[in-house]
Amino acid sequence: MEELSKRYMPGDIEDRWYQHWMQAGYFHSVPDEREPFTIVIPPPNVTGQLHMGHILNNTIQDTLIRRARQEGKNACWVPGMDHASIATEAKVVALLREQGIKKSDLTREEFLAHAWAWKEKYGGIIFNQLQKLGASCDWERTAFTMDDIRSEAVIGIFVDLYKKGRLYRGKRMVNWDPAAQTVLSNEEVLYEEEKALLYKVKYKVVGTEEWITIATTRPETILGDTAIAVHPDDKRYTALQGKKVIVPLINREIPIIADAYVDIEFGTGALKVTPAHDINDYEIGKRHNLEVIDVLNPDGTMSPAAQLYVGLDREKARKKMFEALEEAGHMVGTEELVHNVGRSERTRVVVEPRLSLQWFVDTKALADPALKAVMEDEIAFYPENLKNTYRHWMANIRDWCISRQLWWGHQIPAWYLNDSNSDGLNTDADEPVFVGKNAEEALLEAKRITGRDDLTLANLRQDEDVLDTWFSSWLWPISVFDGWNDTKELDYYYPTSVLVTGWDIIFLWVARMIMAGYEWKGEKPFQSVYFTGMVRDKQRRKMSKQLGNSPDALGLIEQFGADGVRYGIMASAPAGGDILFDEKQCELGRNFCNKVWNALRLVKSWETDGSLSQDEGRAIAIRWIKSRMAEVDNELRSDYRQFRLSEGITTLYSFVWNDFCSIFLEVIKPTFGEASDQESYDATVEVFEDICKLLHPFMPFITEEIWHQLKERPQGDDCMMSLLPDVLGEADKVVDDLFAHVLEVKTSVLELRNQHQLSPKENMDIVFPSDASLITLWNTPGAKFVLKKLANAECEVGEGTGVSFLAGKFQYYAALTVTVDKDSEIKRMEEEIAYYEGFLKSVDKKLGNEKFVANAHPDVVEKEKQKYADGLSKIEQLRKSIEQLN
RNA sequence: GGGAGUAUAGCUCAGCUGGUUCAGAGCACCUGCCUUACAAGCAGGGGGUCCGCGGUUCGAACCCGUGUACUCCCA
Repeated sequence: MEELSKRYMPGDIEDRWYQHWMQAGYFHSVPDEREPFTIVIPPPNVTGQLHMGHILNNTIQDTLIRRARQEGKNACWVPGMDHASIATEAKVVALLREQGIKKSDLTREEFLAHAWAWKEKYGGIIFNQLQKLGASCDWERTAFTMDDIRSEAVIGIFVDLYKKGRLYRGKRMVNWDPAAQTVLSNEEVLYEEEKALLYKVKYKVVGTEEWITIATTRPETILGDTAIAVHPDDKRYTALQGKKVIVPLINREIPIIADAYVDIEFGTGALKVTPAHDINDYEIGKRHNLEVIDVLNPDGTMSPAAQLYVGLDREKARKKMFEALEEAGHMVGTEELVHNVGRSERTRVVVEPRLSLQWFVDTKALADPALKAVMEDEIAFYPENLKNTYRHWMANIRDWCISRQLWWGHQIPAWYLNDSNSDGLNTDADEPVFVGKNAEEALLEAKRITGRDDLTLANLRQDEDVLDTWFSSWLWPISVFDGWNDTKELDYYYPTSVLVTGWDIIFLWVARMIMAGYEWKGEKPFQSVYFTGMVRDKQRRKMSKQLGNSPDALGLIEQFGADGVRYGIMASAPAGGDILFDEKQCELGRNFCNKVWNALRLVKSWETDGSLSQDEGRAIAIRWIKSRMAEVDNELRSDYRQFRLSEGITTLYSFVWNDFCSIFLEVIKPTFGEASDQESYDATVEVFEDICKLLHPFMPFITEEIWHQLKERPQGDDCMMSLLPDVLGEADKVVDDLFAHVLEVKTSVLELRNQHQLSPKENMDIVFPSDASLITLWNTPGAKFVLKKLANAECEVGEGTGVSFLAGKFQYYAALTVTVDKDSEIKRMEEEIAYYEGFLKSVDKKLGNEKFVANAHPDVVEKEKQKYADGLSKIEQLRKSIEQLN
């Protein structure tokens, strides 16, 4: 037999078993007659590197998938990644810049060639990292949002939606990222409080000597002002309504209008209105028919329409404006202000509200079935309270802007006539559009719509923009099974079983997948959604690259082993709740692995002797551990049903460490120098195997290793593929109670030893009172043996002499040759008596209350009576002990 | 402005249907141990106004109201 190291060394073991599982093809799923259990991975970003969020998320998925496999289901976990338009394009642009290449010098085709090269080189690193974690994905099914199948699906549904009239192109106020020069979704804008200056600027009222003062944080947009608004009820300005003012520096005349949107309390109560650069101003502008003057270029510099500072960046223009206004005598003053500023999630620059022509999905019709599905629990959310958030968003759903001014992604399959002579952004919303899966289809459309048979491909120009990445991701549960081409797989795997993802993308992704599911498949995409919390550091800060508070995930795996890290993240991760990650947790996981490892070493060190027969102590210990195992199994099943995985792993941890190692193995292990009887040995191995099975989904590597260390196994007999029976034994109340009491006595004995500094090597003789139930208990074959093994104590029924202690409701005596401090003993016991008397009083009050006896469950009443009797007996015994001491 | 959540030991949290001696676990801390699987270990111990107030109930950490504090989402 090979020597096992004193400590568990995960490194080689993990790689070896992962290879073994892969080679055996265990991860691969093909439809068969078994019940499917399907998970589609939330596709990590193609630029992604493994971080704590992935570890959390994928550990959960792997645990669920492995468990399902052991339950005999056909488990299929589909991996993949998305192309992440903005993030990837930004990375590629930066890389090219380092090489001295400007994106603007490249054609679209040239740029895409660079991007694909980048993707081939760096994309998908995360898959290898997931393998380190133990993820049992079906790698043969790896999908990418920009591969042929997925691309075809995206283009196809764009056309489909267009034909159904659910897509439109329009000029709307959008979030504009001036650095990336693309529109952003609401979800990609992060708002944070920032300090700013509030500038107070006065405008001259035309034809009077009066001035009106406004407050703004953005004086450069004064150049785009087309009105001043005041609240209709604001008495200060009633007289000025309808008059005109002159925009400083450029001398444009604009009206003073009344609009209830204005906050009387804020600033001066007078609001400058710049419809091109603020969503609220835009709305006011629409109501009052105001001119829209766009003073910014797409890159955030001042446009010709601003008249001043043309070409200067908005931040610089702000300073210039301030100086100029001050010089011209328009500055009334400034004050500091803390307000919400929206920044681009990707580029961190301040997002600009901007009016531009974009493609939108009319989501109203899609939302209905999706809302209903969740509200009526057709799809179950864990935790449930996210239903509220979901309902609110769905009920107030806004149209979805899906075009992005980027090259990396799916180019929008819409074509325009070349001679409409326009250039993307500034095109007219009314220009004719021809939508088709490809240019040829679009040409047919163009001919049909325009009636011009002479049109050729040369007359058409495809939309320059690409689609929002989420426009691919929302099809994921269908597209990974190539659901638009062939429904064979889809019919089997869809709807998927559970989606595991963070609640932060409930709108971006989850809600939209549900909409897509009903729209194209007529059915929900998944049965349940398990929302994980966000991983934060000990100080509750979100983990981010900027803060540098995110631990190196692969480094953690190296340090603590994959199983240790999996334990660390799982043990602290209840569904939905944010988790405060601390490396310490992984250390506990590693220690746990070590504990289990050493249990293996112990068991493997035993010789067996076939001629020995099993003694009663070991027999009862086996009965007990099997009973406990049945209870744990039962609890675990319920934990899985409710996705209470952190409770599940905690239950197993405590069972393995306390029950199995500290108690069971201690009882069962052969006396030093002796061999084990075969029956006990086999039972131990069997229990250990069951532990491996239950623990496997959480800690796959070490359990597989132990599984094989426990005994020689034929090819294919692997822990990963071991099946769980429907029930793992039955709880045995009698033996449970017996052990509970024996363990109590054991603790008291050890405590006494500790207190009196006695050697554990010396046997302690104790006596228990002559109570029928106690006599039965201690006469149960094996009971005394267990006590002897665990506490090195022997007990007999008898009269009390020596030092007393309580075990349950019974007063035991230990024959100790120690001098006891009589007074303090008596004092201690009197305190106990006082406590129990108080307790009795409260129980008595309860039992004396007619309403209690009448209303409470009979067994509750019965328990109270029992408590009363026990309390009485304790007091009685304590009194007896005091008497004896005296 | 609208909404959601949280508050239990020094820390992180559990406590599931209101009913065991219910006030728990892990970590941290203290004490004693290198006891022949494990010091990444073993044994034992101290530590609490269950956020405040009020209510419902025979009975409240748990249900209701209210106040406070913190977190988050949406606008």
